[in-house]
Amino acid sequence: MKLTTRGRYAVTAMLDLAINGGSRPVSLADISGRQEISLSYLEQLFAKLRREQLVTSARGPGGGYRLARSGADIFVAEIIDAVDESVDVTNCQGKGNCHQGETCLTHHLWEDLSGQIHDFLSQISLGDLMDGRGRRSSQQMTDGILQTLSIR
Amino acid sequence: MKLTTRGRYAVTAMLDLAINGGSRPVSLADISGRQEISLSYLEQLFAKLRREQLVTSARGPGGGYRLARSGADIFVAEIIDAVDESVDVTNCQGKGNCHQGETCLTHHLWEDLSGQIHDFLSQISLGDLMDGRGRRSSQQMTDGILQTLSIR
DNA sequence: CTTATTCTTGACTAAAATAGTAGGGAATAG
DNA sequence: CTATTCCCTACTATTTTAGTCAAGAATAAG
Repeated sequence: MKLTTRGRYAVTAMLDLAINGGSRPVSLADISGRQEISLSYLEQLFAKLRREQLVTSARGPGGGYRLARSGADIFVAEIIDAVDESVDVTNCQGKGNCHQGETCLTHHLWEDLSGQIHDFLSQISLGDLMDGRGRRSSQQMTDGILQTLSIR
Repeated sequence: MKLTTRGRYAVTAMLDLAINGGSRPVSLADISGRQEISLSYLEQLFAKLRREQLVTSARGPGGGYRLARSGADIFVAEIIDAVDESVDVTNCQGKGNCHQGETCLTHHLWEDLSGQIHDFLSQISLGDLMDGRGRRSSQQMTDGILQTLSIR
């Protein structure tokens, strides 16, 4: 998992879609206007989101995008994974330069952290963000993290 | 806090220093050789690490760098903060485009996550990594995260 | 004192990733 | 039909990261 501003754009756009998309689809032009993200850039992002089946599209006038599922069922981690297409090849794995162990030690650190972040973002849905719950649902979050940690 | 490969280089180099630096300083040339990081690049990184007082230096033959404190007392988050000099200005803060609340919602999400990562890395010292404890000290890590979460 | 070693500093270059642009299509509601 | 909107590919600009180069200052050791 890679965490860049592109992922932020995508989550913001999806959240806009979750909020403003009732029965009718939302056009990228609308999202572009509200969120101040370049239209063409949004098009690129949504091409990926559609490929990962997070949104569905409708062409023509009145067309646009809809969430493919309920906002309560779309998680931030999915969105980021969809647009960042991370391969996350660490130096250590590709090359065989772990001869003394040091490189591998840090390698594990990054792997663990990566997992940690992924778990965290896998527990927050668009629905949570809409309710403002993404903010401080301490207990729920904590429980989840506890669980993922303890099964290691 | 920003998390890039530069931070990884820095942590790896510092860990090398922790492992190979006994009584005598370790030269960057040595670290460069062992970890396959460009010498000049290391120089740039260590300039920052020195400014942040994570290492001390000694010039001349037999010179090099030492950890400024015990490895048990230098935490991964400090190292990354030292080299990445993150300002982390989110779009939302600088501009006043949070008019509808959406942007701010995601803004908080990133802030929370950022804090989460920082807390995680603030609990892992070079000493932990040397002992291989960075790997799976589930209980300790969990406790720490629990604590930081519950005081929110 | 001389010399090789090593840090110290600043400016520059190369490569990669990110962000944004342009333009031509295809579907479709009205 | 026609305007709207998605769809797709290729290109460009900007920023960040990684790495290079070169000159200089301190100092341990012979």
